[in-house]
Amino acid sequence: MSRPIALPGAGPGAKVSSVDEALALVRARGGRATAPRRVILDVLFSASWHMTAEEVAEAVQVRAPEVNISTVYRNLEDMQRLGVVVHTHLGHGPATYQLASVAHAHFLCEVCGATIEAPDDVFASLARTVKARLGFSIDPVHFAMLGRCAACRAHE
Amino acid sequence: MSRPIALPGAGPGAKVSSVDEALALVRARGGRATAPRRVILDVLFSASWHMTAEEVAEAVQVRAPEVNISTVYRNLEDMQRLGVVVHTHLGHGPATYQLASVAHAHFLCEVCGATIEAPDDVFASLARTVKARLGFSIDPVHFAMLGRCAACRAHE
DNA sequence: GTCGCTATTGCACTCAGGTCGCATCAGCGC
DNA sequence: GCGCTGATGCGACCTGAGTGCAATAGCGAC
Repeated sequence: MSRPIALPGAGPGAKVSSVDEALALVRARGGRATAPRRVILDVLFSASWHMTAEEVAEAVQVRAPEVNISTVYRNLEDMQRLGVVVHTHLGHGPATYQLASVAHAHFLCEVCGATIEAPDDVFASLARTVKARLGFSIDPVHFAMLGRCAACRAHE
Repeated sequence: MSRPIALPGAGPGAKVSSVDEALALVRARGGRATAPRRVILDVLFSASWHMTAEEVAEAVQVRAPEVNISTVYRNLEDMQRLGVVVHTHLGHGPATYQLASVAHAHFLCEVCGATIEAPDDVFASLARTVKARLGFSIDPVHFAMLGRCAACRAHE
């Protein structure tokens, strides 16, 4: 399952705000500041929207055509262990990646596919209820909540 | 994407409580009551827990070895269109299927993998908030909400 | 500056879950 | 019991993701 771990987990709270900071974190953990890693981080930091691993790979190859997709997958996983990025499942289809520092929950319309970013506080009450009643601490960021958007409900 | 539709959607509310009822619904929609269909429905109705498509196929082949896995997939999809079953994503890994009549939301522990069935009412307040603020109507059944269970939180 | 250890990479391959095309089979309305 | 056509079985295929391994290249030590 897991290859020799070059970059031990940093746990939550290791959020960084620039490529150089992320690279410094990588080196502090015994990793190396390689060209592919820098390009991948560049792409992640300049992304204005969630990208699938494939889209990241595509964007990376525009800047550095020699970087392989498996390198992208491996580094995305490394960056996750470091707490720099998180992946999110927006319904079916491939997972998307975003910087941990801007992570937030999503609502996804099952009809039209529209993605709505959830304000941070809408899950607060659910989180309290669930923790009190089930002892369960929710992480609404990892999987989107599906449903129907206002427009699609109006059509029905 | 879609093959010729033999069984047009029945929409929500077409929940049935027996194999024969489901088969009658199939026939009422112009479908045929075939042997594979009956076996698949049998398995679904006798399942006491969520099953992946592969598990359904396995259970089907115990009873009728000649039924192909792609037939299982196709029928699972048909039954969904009819509103007889729903599929649920419990975190990563394959989707699981359950009867629509017993569908409910889930909390899944990211650490130990424990699945907790959500009482129907815990999402009520979130549903109201989201509908009021975003016009979005949530469907908490389709994707499990991830997080950490009480036991795993205690360990940390 | 350069040496050498070893983390990282590129490549080719594998894997799982799921879908599709098509010839054949078999419900079921007549 | 005929025949139309929906359903099935089979195998190929697809997408997203992960792995094994030899070659490459950071970077700490000297």
